[in-house]
Amino acid sequence: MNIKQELPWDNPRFRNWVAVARACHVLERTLAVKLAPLGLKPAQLDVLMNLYRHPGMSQHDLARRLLVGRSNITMLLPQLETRGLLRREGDQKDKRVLRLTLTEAGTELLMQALKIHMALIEKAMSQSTPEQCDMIGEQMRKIADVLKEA
Amino acid sequence: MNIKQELPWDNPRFRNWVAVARACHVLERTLAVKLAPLGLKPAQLDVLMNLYRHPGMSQHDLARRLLVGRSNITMLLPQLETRGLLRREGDQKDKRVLRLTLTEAGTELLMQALKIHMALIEKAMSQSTPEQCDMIGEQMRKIADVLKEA
DNA sequence: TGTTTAATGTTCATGTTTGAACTATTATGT
DNA sequence: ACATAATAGTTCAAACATGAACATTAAACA
Repeated sequence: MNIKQELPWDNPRFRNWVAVARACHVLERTLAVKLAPLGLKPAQLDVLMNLYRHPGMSQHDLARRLLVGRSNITMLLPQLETRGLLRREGDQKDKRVLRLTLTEAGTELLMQALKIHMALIEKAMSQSTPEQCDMIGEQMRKIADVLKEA
Repeated sequence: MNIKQELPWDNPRFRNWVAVARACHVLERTLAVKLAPLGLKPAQLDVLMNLYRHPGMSQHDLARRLLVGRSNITMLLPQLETRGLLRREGDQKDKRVLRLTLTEAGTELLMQALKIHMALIEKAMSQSTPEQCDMIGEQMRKIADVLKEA
């Protein structure tokens, strides 16, 4: 089968992507730890961030943005709603959809969480020059695009 | 509180890191789908890959490499051992540790999985020039290093 | 209109991940 | 040697994610 010849670890693309995945993983874990004092998990922060930027989103839209199943959202939201961080209100025109918006408290907590998140990312990305940083972002957006069609 | 002034989304580092996280997430999900026919999940592939490169690893070492708890490994391995993909053998000198090695079947399956994984990564990273690709890998390794000390 | 198809959100069963307690073994320090 | 610490792996319960089946509502179209 001549396995050795094509070992992925000899391939720069492979090795470099492994590094990307690793960095993501480490940052995610670190974020989880730093966010714990706020009683927030990374997944919940993602929800708050998306609602802040797109108020009135439906649960379905949110699920698609988070690359996650709809049922996941259903299970995730009650915790946040009970804590008074967001509101779910039925759409007038389409009685199937629930529109999501942050409350004052939700926005407030988000801002605290963002400080933490931002500090972490600063620490991580300050390793790169602004040009490198932009290039990385650009390539990554291309990757996400190209894979979504796969 | 003057929130608007420092919104993270205006910060290139933030936006670019979000793109990194997104690309990782998309690739991981895609990999899970493409790996399904082999009856493998990404986490299991990670195990096989690490055992291939570091035969005789202990479970603890494996856990640290995968950035995961030890109990996770304990739960993960029996599935793979039962399928005959790896062996767990007690260390002679230290009776606490179990040494892990791939079987023939495990190596065989790994090679099939790697073809799939490799193809995906090729597709993703072929968006970048070799120089860009290497630069990305280099920055990401720096990030992982800097965060592990945090 | 009435029927069929699609979309939204929920439920539920299943599988995964996690961290804290636990056992067994080895290292350290007196 | 003995007591104490630390380490490797396991167990278990709780948290979490997932996808299929379902109910309700809307859209397509005959």
